[in-house]
Amino acid sequence: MPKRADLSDTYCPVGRSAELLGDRAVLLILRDLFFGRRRFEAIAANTGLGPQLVSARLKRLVAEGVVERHAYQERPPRHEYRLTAKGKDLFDVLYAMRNWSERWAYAPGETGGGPAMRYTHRACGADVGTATICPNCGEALRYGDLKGEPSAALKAEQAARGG
Amino acid sequence: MPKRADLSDTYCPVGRSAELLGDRAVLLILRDLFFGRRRFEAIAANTGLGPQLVSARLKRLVAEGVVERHAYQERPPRHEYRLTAKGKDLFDVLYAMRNWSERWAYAPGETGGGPAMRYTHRACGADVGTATICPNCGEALRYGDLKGEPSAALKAEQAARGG
DNA sequence: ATAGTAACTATGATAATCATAGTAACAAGA
DNA sequence: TCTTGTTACTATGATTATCATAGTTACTAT
Repeated sequence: MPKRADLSDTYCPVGRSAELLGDRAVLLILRDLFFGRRRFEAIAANTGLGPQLVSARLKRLVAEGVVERHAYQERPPRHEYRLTAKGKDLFDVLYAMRNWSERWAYAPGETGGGPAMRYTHRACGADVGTATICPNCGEALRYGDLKGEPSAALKAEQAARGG
Repeated sequence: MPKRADLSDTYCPVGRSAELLGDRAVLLILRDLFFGRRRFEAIAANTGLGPQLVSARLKRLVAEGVVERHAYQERPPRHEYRLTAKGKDLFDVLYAMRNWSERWAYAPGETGGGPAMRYTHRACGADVGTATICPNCGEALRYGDLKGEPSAALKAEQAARGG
């Protein structure tokens, strides 16, 4: 893209986060990190993004303090990427995207009756549907409270990608 | 950009919405629509985006069923853009972005003590902070339940943009 | 007749992304 | 030792999206 107006100093909170989150690659990488994929190659394979793009975006995420680069072995040097507290706090955004998609983005029956990704509340075991408050116990749902289970179709797709 | 893998048929719900929402211009336009800016020129002025980009993105949003184009007068032909039910349901995503920014994206004191955008619960009048459930009455917060008031700095910035 | 407004479209320069290939640093097996 | 494999990237050239600026269409108002 050409030079564009930088929004990181706007006073609008949506504008500020749009500078980071208004990017397809960033969203896909964050999704993978939330699912526990920490290694460069795993993220590149599952997202389908090229290595330069993964590299560039991870650098940006590290610079923003959303992700940290961590050496998990010395010889040979190997690194993994982890969400920081600031990064984990983006869960609400990704979860809201998932909820919207479950409600609007699938044709009837496309996912085989259930959601593409089923979430259950760890504390009480209830299926939370697309809610932000547990429909069973009424608690607010945060990162870590939920357990996600991909549908059979999604599992097959991920396996085909090698992720 | 070059041709890229289309994610609109992935089974991953985040991937599906990332195809639409992983775009800075789309997020900014949606933000403006949520704030009641319905006219082309008002959106272009406030977002700072060029008219071709606004035009292209509005067309895409209309094609996706998120926005509808509505003629508000015949002579001369004038149109405005409105969020559909599907579009209004994206509120949770934008609100989650706002909440994250309020918590992480501002230097201490940058917004003058309060949030960049203050939201109060219409039903009970309470300041909701960055919560998804009203801290006063415990109700889940949806689109329409909240009343937003920009900070002085944000108001000044919007006025300077002509939006 | 001239200026103004709203909602765009056209043009050329610039910059981001992609596919593909290559590099660096090592480990393991033949 | 030589070859192959793994992880984490970087380099290159073609393609395509975005930007700034200017122009267009269809009117109304003075």
